[in-house]
Parts: sequence; C-alpha cells; structure tokens
Amino acid sequence: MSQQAGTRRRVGIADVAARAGVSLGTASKALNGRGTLREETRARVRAAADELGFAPSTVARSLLSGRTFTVGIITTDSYGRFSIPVMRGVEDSLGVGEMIAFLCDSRDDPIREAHHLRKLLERQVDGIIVAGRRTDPRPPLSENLPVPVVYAFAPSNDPEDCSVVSDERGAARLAVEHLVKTGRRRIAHITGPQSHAAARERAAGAADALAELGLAMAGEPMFGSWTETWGRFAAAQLLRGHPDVDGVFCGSDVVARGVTDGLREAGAALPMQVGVVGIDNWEVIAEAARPPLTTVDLGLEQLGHRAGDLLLAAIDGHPAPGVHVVEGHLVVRES
Amino acid sequence: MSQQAGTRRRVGIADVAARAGVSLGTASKALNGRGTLREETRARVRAAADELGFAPSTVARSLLSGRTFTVGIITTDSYGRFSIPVMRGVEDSLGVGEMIAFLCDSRDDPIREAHHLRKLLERQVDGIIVAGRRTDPRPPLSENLPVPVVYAFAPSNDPEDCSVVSDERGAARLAVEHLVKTGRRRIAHITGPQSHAAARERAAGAADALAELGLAMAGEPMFGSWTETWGRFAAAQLLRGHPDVDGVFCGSDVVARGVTDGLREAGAALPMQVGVVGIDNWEVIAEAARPPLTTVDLGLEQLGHRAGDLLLAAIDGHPAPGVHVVEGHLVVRES
DNA sequence: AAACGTGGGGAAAACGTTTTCTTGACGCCA
DNA sequence: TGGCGTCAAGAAAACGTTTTCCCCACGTTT
Repeated sequence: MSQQAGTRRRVGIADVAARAGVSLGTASKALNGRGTLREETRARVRAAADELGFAPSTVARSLLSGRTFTVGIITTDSYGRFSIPVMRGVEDSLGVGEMIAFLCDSRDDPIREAHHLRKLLERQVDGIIVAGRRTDPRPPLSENLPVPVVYAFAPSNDPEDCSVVSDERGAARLAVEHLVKTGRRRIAHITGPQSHAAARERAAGAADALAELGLAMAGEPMFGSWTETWGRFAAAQLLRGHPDVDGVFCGSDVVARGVTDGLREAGAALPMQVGVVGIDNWEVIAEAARPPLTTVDLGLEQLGHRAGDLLLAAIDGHPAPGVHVVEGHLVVRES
Repeated sequence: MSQQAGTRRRVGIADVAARAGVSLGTASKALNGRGTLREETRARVRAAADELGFAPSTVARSLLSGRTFTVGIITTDSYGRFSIPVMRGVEDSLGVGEMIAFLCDSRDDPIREAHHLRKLLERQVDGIIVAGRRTDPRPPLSENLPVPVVYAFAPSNDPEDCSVVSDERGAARLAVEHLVKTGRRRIAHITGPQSHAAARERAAGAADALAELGLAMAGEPMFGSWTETWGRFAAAQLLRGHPDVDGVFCGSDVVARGVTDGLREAGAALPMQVGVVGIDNWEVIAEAARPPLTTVDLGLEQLGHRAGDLLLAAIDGHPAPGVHVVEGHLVVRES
C-alpha cells in the first residue's frame, strides 16, 4: 500500500509479472485474456496487478498498435451555443468505445485550424470531428488525410465527405404545422440574415409546409439579424403591415423572444391573438420569454452522438460518406 | 510527392535518415538541433524530412520521455456558461507550450469523474485542470495524484491545492462603486439562491463596499434564484417596499435583465430613475436588455488562462499552491 | 613522429507494452 | 516404450523515437 519514500516510479507490467512470479509476456496475456493459461495463473497475475495498482501505459500500447484511441474535435466556436451540445454528444458516443477527445478551438481562423490539424496528426488521432457554428457548408479540412473525418452541424461542401446536419426544413415544418394545428392561419416569418444558410433553409421549409397545407405566408419572410432587437422591431412592423396576423414562426429563439416582446408591447395579446414559435430550444431564452416559448429543438446532442458513432464506424473500417440528417422535435410551451 | 499505391505506411525518421544517407540517430540530432553535426548534414536531413513530409510520432517520443504534452480538463458542465470561457483560456495558455487538452465532461457525477480521472492517468497526462460551474468549493479530485492539478472557478476545499477563482467580492465592489459614482444612493441587491457561495460572496462584497462609502443597503439582500422570473418579481416587490430606490445591484445578468423588465413595467424610468448593474457580461442577455446592461465581467477567460499558466509551471516543477484570485472589470453599457 | 584532443557521425540501449515464436512437460495412443 | 499432440509459459522481436556511448579520422602539440 504505502509508497516507497524514494523515487516513485511508474509501476509497469514487469513489476506485476515479477510479483506474480511469471514472465512479462505471460502477465500481459493474463491481463488481456489472450493465449492459453491456467486460470490459477491468471488469477495470480490479476491479484498482483491489483495490489500494485497497475494501470497499463496507453502510450506504449499505442506505439505498438498504431492506434491511440483518441480523436480530435476541431470546433470553430468554443463559446458557442451550438458546438457545445454537439461536443457533449460526441463525447458520449466516444466514451463507450473507451476513446477520448482532444479539444481544439480554431476560432474560425484557417491558420489556427491548420495548426491544430497538424498537432492532431502528430499525435496520431484515430479520427477527427469538425464542428461548426453555422449550418453553411464549409471547405473540407484537407485532402488525403490519413484518418477519417466527420463534419458535424456545418457540412463539408464535398458531398463525398461524411457530414451530419440538422433537418432545417423539417424543423421549419414542425413549427409551421404546430401553428396551423393550434388554429393559426395567417402566419408570418421573421428570421436572421439571408446570408445564413440556416435562415434561408428555414424560410424555404416554412413556405413549403404552408403551401402543402394550402396556406400562403403572411407577407414575405423578414430577414434581419439573430437578435432580440431585430425581433422587436420586425414584430412592430409586421403588425402595422398585417394587423390580422395570428402566428409568427421565428428563425431562432432569440428572434422569437424579441418578437414576443415587440408584439406584446404593440398591444397584441399573447398567446391568444398571436402564436409564436422559435427554433433552438435555448432554455435560458425560451423559458424566460413571456409567454414561455414553444420552439423546435434541433437535437444537437443527438447530432453529436451520431457524428461520434459515424466516426467510430469509419475508424473500424465502415465509412458512411454522404450527408446524414438528424431530426429535431417540437417543445411545446405556452406561446 | 505521389504516394505508392500499395500500403501507405507512416513515414518514420528511419526513412528520412535513409534518404539523407545518414544513420537514424544522426537524423534525430539534425532535426532536433542536438549533438555536433556539420551544418551541411543538418540541412540535408531537413531537406529529406521536408520532401517526405515527415512528422515525428509523438507517441514514441512520449514513451521515452515519460511526458505526453497533454493535459486533461475535467469540467462539471460542458453546457455551461462558465466553463466554456475558462476552457478557452486554458487552451490558449497551453497552446504556447505545444500542449493539447483532453476534454472530459463529468456532469457533476462523482462516478463519471473517477472514470475520467482513471482514463486520463492511463494516458499519462502531464497535468489536470478541474473546472467547475459554481464557485462553491469542491472536494479534491483524489489524494496523491502523480500529476499536478489546478482547480479553476470552483476551488478545492483543501487550501494546499492550487485553485484559481474569480474575485467575487471585488466584482460586487466594482458594481456598487459604479452605481455610487453615477449618483445612486439608495441601492438594493437582488440575487440568486443563498445556498450558492457566489450569491453570498457578492452580497457580502456589496455590503462591505457600501459601508465603506458610508451608505447602507436599501433593505436586506433579496435572495431568490438565477432566473429572469425571479428578477421581475423581486423588482416589483422592491419598488413597493422602497419606492425611492435609485440603484439595484444584481447578482447576475439574468437576474438583472428580469429586474430591468420588472422595474420598467412597474413604471420606473430606466436608467434615469433607477440604475441597474449585473454580473457576468453574458452578451446575449446583457445587450438585449432594455436598456443594455452595465455589468461586471468576471474575466473567466483570463481565469482559464491563468489556470493553464499555473499548471504549466507546476508541470515544470514550480508549483504555486494556494488560492489565486483573478480580478474582473466593469463593462459600462446604458443601464 | 607519437600522443592527444576534437569534430562528426554510427551503433545500440531504452521506454512499456503486445504478439509471435519457441520450448518444455505431460498424457495418450500405437 | 517411443512418438505425437497439446497445454502452459518463457524468450524475444516489434513499435518509433531519443540519447548515451563509442569510434574513427583529422589536426595540433610536444
């Protein structure tokens, strides 16, 4: 139990072998369940390992096997609302395979990204996940990498790469269908900047869903920014142009929150007169809104989990190139 | 340039040596600037390495040196508002030392934490950073670890450990002083649950600062929860009990945002009649408030950076046990 | 001219595992 | 009784570096 006072050397498998009175190789086999050994011998080795608190060096093991059981996660926004749940899902998925992840924050800087990539390859990671903060497609990491790569949230613009994305159009459809189901008929759309693929996709999805239900959107989609300020402003403007609007689908929870405030302060009764639905399920925003926001959860954690699973499969030699879509789900609150 | 079509083996230093016509050891010395070699030889080896795209295997290097140039970050809330900037700072600090971090999310579960710890030690990390999501002291990771540990944000309750914390009382002081400087005299405090050390410390700091300025707090500190709903409710109640209040220091931006809404809707003119200051500088909250929130930034990224620096120093044999405090700074907006 | 120092570079050990190959003992069958 | 198959375990190679030790050739000094 007690450590020798002097140099505290790492206890290696050689120490275990010596204590159990067997050779080095035998100890290895005993601990890994390989080879043919007497059960009594195995037990003796295991006991010795326990007594010494032996933990095998992953480094030595990696050197031999060429596998490190590590992956790299390169994220463009560590701060982000989006990459965090994705990372959480990834970690969850990797954990079952006894893998562990290196975290690299590229901060949207290609130079930092290249630097991180080099570091990861030097460390011989078994695979890499690239998590973006916007849904817009991004250029691939590099050509001819020696390890598999999975793009999460922000897909690669090479369709041969493996990407996992959220179902933006489906999310818009869920939101619109909820509004219609709750009796809304004159539905407007207030969202973020048109330069963002997410805003465009959600607008298109909403238009499609409305059309299929035989409805027309109340006015054109209102593109602006992902801010509450824009939501408030747009809501007031909307009410002036379309006083009879009874539903607003917003491109994000932040916008939706601004919209609820804008509508309420312009005299609309929420949720009776106008229903509002957002996207993101960002709880600190959605729950504090008045009324608390009904919203679509994009399932980012599942997305990350899926990305991890796909990467593990690719590492095991079963790559699944192409774009994989993860569905979201509606979270009904009071708006 | 072009790869041989067959097995794509990793290019090792042996390949470089062969190409440069020198021995393995010489190649190593040339690339690492060790030993005494002719400059011409060094250049030849470097050229060969470049042509082959040689990248040394960190794994092999680690095996020999016993150092891996990796650290583990164990965080109790990957989702979190708090650990993210901390991690960002840590990564920043480590990057200059060519180190890289493993990310482990313990989700506040001691079992997961122990599991992650084991994984990290197996991988022979050079050090560990533990990042919490609350400022309350936490039990140390484990006794007698073979690597240095630095606690960030949530300190260890063993004062012999190395912890880095934010200056909660100082932050409260900054907020109160700002209110006083802008002419407020009847200042109240609305904050989160008394069970949180952060709420208690900030309240104590505010009381101290007011006392030093010869003022008394308007009423007792109002403890509640870290929500907007509580902020709104408390603001209305405050105005009933102390109609002449002209400043509110809030324990967080979320609470402060609720307070601004509550005050405004109770008829107070902001920021003329009542000044409000928060803590956190959570931009999405603070900037969307009306008026945009003046708040104290706790300097979490610097905190993380500091933690990284301290860990690197400890790894280099210069530990600095004890509690290290990082100062925040005021961010003046319009409230 | 012999001894010595030094610059330049090679050979081999070391790190801690896993895995393959080999060896020895024993039992069974002819 | 001899040969063969099998079970158990040891010996050694392998992974890709770094580093120590050693050697050789050359120039300098006495």
